[in-house]
Amino acid sequence: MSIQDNKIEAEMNRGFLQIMVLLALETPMYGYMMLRFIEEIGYSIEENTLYPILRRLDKNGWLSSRWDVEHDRPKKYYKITEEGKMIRKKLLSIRQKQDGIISKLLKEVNNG
Amino acid sequence: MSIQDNKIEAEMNRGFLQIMVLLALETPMYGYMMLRFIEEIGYSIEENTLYPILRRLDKNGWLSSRWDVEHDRPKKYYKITEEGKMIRKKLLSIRQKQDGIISKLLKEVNNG
DNA sequence: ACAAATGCTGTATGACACACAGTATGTCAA
DNA sequence: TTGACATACTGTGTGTCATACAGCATTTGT
Repeated sequence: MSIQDNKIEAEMNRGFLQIMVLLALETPMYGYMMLRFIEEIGYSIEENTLYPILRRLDKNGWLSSRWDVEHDRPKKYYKITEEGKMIRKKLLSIRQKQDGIISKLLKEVNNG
Repeated sequence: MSIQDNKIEAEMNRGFLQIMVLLALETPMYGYMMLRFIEEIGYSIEENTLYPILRRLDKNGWLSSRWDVEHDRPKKYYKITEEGKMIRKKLLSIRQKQDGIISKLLKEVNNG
């Protein structure tokens, strides 16, 4: 992957990553677990990228977190909050609206 | 629209706006014309937002531009370049992949 | 015993959406 | 005829977020 590609992907990830995290955390997970989960469902995200998002969404009140210190190494479990669900809904509706615009424009490009 | 909503929309716009502009400029347009065009097809974008995008994509070589000084006030017409079309394709494919992830996760949320 | 995987934290950096300020012409109604 | 509003741009902030980079500690596999 070229540097340019990387930059483009980073830009395209904005907004999307939040939606993905907010959807995934319907089931409680800790960071490292999520990384593997995301790979499983066919996407890919860096440790560098995921941890700051979790912290930020937690700080926003869109996620709640608790430390599990009873098994193994300490793990920080996150799950979506009610506020997070409202935000998720909003984000999804914006995304849907955008998809509508894209398909409208795409039709014109293909028929032009 | 609250300040919070505004911030969220701005974030969701990232990546999307480039796609929209690159699709719209299959037909040459100048900035102000595009603003009205975008409203027509059901989206909304600020002058503040569109002009810098056009400049940036132009600078990247994804758009080409020429001044029309023959009619009325000077207008800067933009259209997509071949490189722009390649980028557009890439952006669309990333977007599509993301949409796939979202619908996969959404299914689990709704069935859970 | 040593590498690799696991599981996190904190701080820096760069790109982009958007804000704000500015410039100038054209149109239309009071 | 003047003043508001639409048209049509430019230039330079600012804040947020994805990602980079550095660090720390435990566990597992060989």
